[in-house]
Amino acid sequence: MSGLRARQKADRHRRIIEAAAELFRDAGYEGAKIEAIAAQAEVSIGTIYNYYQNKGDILGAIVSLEVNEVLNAGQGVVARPPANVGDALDTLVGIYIEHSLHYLSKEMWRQAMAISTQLPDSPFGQAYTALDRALTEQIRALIARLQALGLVRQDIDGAALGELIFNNMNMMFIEFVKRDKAKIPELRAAIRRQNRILVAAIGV
Amino acid sequence: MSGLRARQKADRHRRIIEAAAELFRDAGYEGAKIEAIAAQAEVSIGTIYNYYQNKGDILGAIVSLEVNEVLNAGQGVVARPPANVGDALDTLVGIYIEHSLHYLSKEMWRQAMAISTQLPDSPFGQAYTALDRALTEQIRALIARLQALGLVRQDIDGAALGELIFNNMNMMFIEFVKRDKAKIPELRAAIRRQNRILVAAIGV
DNA sequence: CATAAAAACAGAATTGACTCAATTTTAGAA
DNA sequence: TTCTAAAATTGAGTCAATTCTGTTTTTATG
Repeated sequence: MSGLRARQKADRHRRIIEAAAELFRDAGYEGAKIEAIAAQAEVSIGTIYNYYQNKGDILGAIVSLEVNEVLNAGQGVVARPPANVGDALDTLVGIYIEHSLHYLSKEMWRQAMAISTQLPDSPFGQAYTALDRALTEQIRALIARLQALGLVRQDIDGAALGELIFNNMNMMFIEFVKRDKAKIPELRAAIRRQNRILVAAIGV
Repeated sequence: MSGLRARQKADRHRRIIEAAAELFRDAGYEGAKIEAIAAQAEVSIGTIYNYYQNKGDILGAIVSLEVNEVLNAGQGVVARPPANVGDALDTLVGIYIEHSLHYLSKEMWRQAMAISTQLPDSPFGQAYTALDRALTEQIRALIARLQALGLVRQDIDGAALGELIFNNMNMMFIEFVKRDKAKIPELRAAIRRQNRILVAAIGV
């Protein structure tokens, strides 16, 4: 039936997210006051807190949009990986990293990561953990695919390897967003260098 | 000369840290109000902010104490590592992890990690990054030691390997402190399983 | 031993995230 | 259409970190 109430709800959600995204971008996370987001979205402060438990959850909603796009883009690589283990990993990692600053600034990433460790049980904290797991799972899927193609040894512990690759990449990404001067090409090169050790170990 | 001013300063630093450590432990980080820390340390609120830029820096000072102890303990392993690559890594990782909850609760770790990503340029943010680097460096030193002992192949990229091992361990530790139910033995077992892939690749 | 400059202290005032009791709006039954 | 309960909205009020400004203490100097 999609009653009036449901429509208004969706509309307000959208307005809040759009207002927050704009203000986070322009004024930074701390600089974007809830009062300003409320004004921009044309709702009251109380309404924002009716939709989101706290300021972090608003950012969380934006981060989720971004990461889900990345996961989607990654599927293509898993389905048709380059016929070389090193390139396959590099391509997937590349998609994650190149996409990452599309909608989110480094400052927004820093805040998002901080909140997810600070409040792991908040809605966003849990969502963020789930996203990390999904990314790990996708890397694991790529490895399984490469095993099926005969490019990776069968006796490799795919689960542990997927975690290892994701954890390393994620930690490198964290350090990357912590330094405003850090550049994407250097980040990718460093990860490639680290993965080279693994590639040598697991290739057929 | 050690004037009165310098002595008072050191004394106040100590009192603030002791008061904060006690209150963080008993009431948690959020629960420990600056006002209460000030009262307990017998200084005013303004004085606390004269010594530390913000609440996070007070926690930071406590974390630094802990990590420096860990680094010290690790030196012994680097100097005389077990004569087996897997055991050597496991011993060093074990020291880090077993020590970690000595003075700091999981909640305090969560806060510390969050602050270090949120404010990478604050005094604590920079100190935390330096501590991470020191730990990475220590793992790298262990690998160099194992290479010298002929237990690890000479052609291995020790720098990249050290980063890989540290980043993975650190990420696992982050996930560990995010889940109150997570237990140390499971964490160590998971890291051992991940490192097994590397050990197989780098052993002579 | 006075005294002025510098450093440190104190705590009231500010600020901004979040709460909550009162009010308004919507859905749907009569 | 009218009425009522449930759902949603509102914004003034609360709370705690941080800032700010005047005061006090320490040091250096003649």
